Amino acid sequence: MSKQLTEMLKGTLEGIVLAILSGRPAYGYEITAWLRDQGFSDIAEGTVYALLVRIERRGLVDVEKVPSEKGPPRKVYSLNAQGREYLEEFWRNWSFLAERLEQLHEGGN
Amino acid sequence: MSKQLTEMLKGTLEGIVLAILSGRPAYGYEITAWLRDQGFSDIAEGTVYALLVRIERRGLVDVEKVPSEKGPPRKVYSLNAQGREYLEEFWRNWSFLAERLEQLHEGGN
DNA sequence: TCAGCTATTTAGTGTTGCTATGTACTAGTA
DNA sequence: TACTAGTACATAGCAACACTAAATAGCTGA
Repeated sequence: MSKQLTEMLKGTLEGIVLAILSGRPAYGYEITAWLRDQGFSDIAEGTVYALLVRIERRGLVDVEKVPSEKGPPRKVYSLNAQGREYLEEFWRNWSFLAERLEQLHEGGN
Repeated sequence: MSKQLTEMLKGTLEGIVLAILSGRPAYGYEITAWLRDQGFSDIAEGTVYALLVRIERRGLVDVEKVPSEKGPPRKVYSLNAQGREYLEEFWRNWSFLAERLEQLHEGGN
């Protein structure tokens, strides 16, 4: 992962994961695979798990342990009411930032 | 500043400042004032100065000391060739990230 | 038995923006 | 003179975050 993108991910990766969970419950390994699929090619396994622990500790998600046929049990996360609220705030902040940057990008050429 | 936005600024603030400098040379106090004007209301004075020191150390900008009529001399920064290259890379990374997030935002409703 | 995939955890590191404070120069004013 | 306020920059210490690296654990097929 380029260093720039790594720094940009701070704060936004959390929003990305919450947005994924707003669509459907998911577990860490699955989320990591999906992110890699989407072009976040070198996303670190540990990064996602640490993030999941954080948002759980903050009460943004509910967790359920579900047995897997292919390995150790999965920890399936789903967004709860508080998480949904937090996600909305994230979108507001993101939109604000994206607008400012778009202006700069257009003006810059 | 909301905690979310603070985290999002990590990595992007650098791009924002470089983008400003790509338009015209500027000094720290001026940049801070402009940011506040643009809605980054609580941006910390020290944050911008530290950032400027960093991008100078990395050779992305040239610096010139210019006397001010109203206070101590200004350090005027201007983007150099290396900085322009770095800024282009920033825009590529930003576009990548923004696209992914836009998809998530649309799909999420 | 052992390699390989699935699945999670965690200690340690570097980078970043923020807090808080200090310094320095000028002009206005009481 | 002494003070206040605006302009302008610098920096030590902190918290949060993504990454590195390595470990653990369950299952399957050769």
